[in-house]
Amino acid sequence: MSNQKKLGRPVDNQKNRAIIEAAQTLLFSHDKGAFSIEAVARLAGVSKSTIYARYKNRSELIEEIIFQRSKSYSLDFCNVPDNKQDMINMLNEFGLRLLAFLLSDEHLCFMRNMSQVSSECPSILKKVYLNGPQATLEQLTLWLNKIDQQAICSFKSPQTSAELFLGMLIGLNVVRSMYGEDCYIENNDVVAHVKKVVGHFIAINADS
Amino acid sequence: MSNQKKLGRPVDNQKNRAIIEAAQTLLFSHDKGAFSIEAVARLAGVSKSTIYARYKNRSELIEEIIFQRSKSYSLDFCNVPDNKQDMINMLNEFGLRLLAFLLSDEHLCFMRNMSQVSSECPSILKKVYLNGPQATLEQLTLWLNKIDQQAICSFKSPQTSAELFLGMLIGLNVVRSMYGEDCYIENNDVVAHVKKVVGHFIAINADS
DNA sequence: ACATTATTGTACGCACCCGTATGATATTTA
DNA sequence: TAAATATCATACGGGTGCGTACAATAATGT
Repeated sequence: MSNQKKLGRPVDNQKNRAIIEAAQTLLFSHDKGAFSIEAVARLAGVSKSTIYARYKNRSELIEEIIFQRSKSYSLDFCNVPDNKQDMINMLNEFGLRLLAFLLSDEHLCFMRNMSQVSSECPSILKKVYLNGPQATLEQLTLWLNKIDQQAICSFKSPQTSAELFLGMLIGLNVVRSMYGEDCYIENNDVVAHVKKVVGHFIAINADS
Repeated sequence: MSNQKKLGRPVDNQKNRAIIEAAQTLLFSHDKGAFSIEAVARLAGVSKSTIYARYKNRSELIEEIIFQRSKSYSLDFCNVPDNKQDMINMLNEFGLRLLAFLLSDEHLCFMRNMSQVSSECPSILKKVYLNGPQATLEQLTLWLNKIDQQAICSFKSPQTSAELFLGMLIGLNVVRSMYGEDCYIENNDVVAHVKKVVGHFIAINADS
C-alpha cells in the first residue's frame, strides 16, 4: 500500500542540503544579524517557500541546524591503555584535541549563537548540553572507570576526577577566547599546558 | 572663562540614573527582545529624545551599561593569611564567593548578553575581560605571590597555580548553568566541592 | 521680559523580517 | 494528455526598531 511510487514532482534532496549548509553558514557567521529566512533562501539558491515547505518556522530551522552540529561536539576515547605511561600519553592527546576544538573559531561562534537563540528556542539547550559537555564528561568518566577497574591507576571517584581534569584543562582559556582575547595557548605552549595539567591530574590521583 | 554658570535649563542628572537603571533592567532581563531605546525610554519615564541627547546611538548606551556593570565583576582578597590553615580558610571562602557570583542569575544573564551584543559593540569585550576574569586572576596571583614570599606556602608559579585553582573551582559548572541545567552544586554540596578543590590545590602545590 | 538650554510628544522615513498567499512553471507518474 | 506534486517569483499585511525632525513646553540665567 505504501510501496507505490509517489505521484508528482519528487522532492529535491539536494535542496535540503543546500538549505542546511546556507543556514549554518549564516547562523555561525560573525555577523549576528546575518541569519534570516530570506538570507538563507538567497544563499541556498532556493525560494523562501521551499524553506517553509520543509520547516514550519524560523525556530524549527534553527533547532535543526544546532542539533545537527552539536552531534559532533563530543570527544571520546576509543581504547583503554595498557599501562600508566600509555594512559598519560592518551590523556595528553585527548587534552590537545579537546582544547583545539574548544578554542576553534567554529566552536566559539557556536557558543555565541547558543546564547543568542537560547531565548528563541530554549528546548535546544538541553540537547546541546547532552551532546556536548555532558557526553564528553561521561566518556572521560567511563574511561577512568575502566582504568581503575584494571588497576592501571586508582580513582576514588572517576566522575569527580574527570570534572577536575576538564576544569584544569580548560581553565580560563575558553572565557578568554569568548572575550576576544588572543589565547595565550599557542603552538608549543598548548602542549606544555596540557602536559602540566596531566601531570597535576596524575599527582592528585596518586593515592594508589 | 569656563567657570561661568551655564545658561538655560540645567541637565537633570536624575534622568541619567533613571536611564541607566532602566537600560540595565531591560538588557539583563530574561527576555532577549526586551531591550530597545523606546522600551528604555518608557521604563525610565523619559522621552526618547532625552536618551539620544545623552547617547549617540544604541551601541553607545549598551557599552556604557555593560562597562559600568563589569566594574564590579572581580573578586579580590583583602588580607594575607598568617599561616597555612588561615590560607586554606580564605581560599574556601573565596571559592564560595566566586562560585556564588558566577552562578547567579545576574551573572548568567550578563554572559548571555555579552554574546548577544558582542557583534554590535565588539570594543566592549576587552574591557569586560579586563574588569572581570583577568582582574580576578591577577588578584589571586598577587595573593599567592605574597604567600609564597612570606614562606607560608610555596608556589613555583603563582600565575599557573591561580589559573589551575580557578579552573578546578569552576569546572563545568558555568557551562552547565549556561545551558540551563540546574546546577548540581547547591547548598551543602557547593561547600563540599570547594573544600575538595582547595584540598587538591594544596596537594598540587605541596612541594614545600 | 528675554535668551538659552533641556525636555517632551509626536510623527516620519527607512529598513528589516516573518509567515502567508497566489499564480505560474517544472517535473514526475498514470 | 492529464493529474499531481514541488518549486519559483512576487507581493502583501503586520510587526518592530532605529535615528531624525519639529514644534511646544519647562527651567534656568541676565
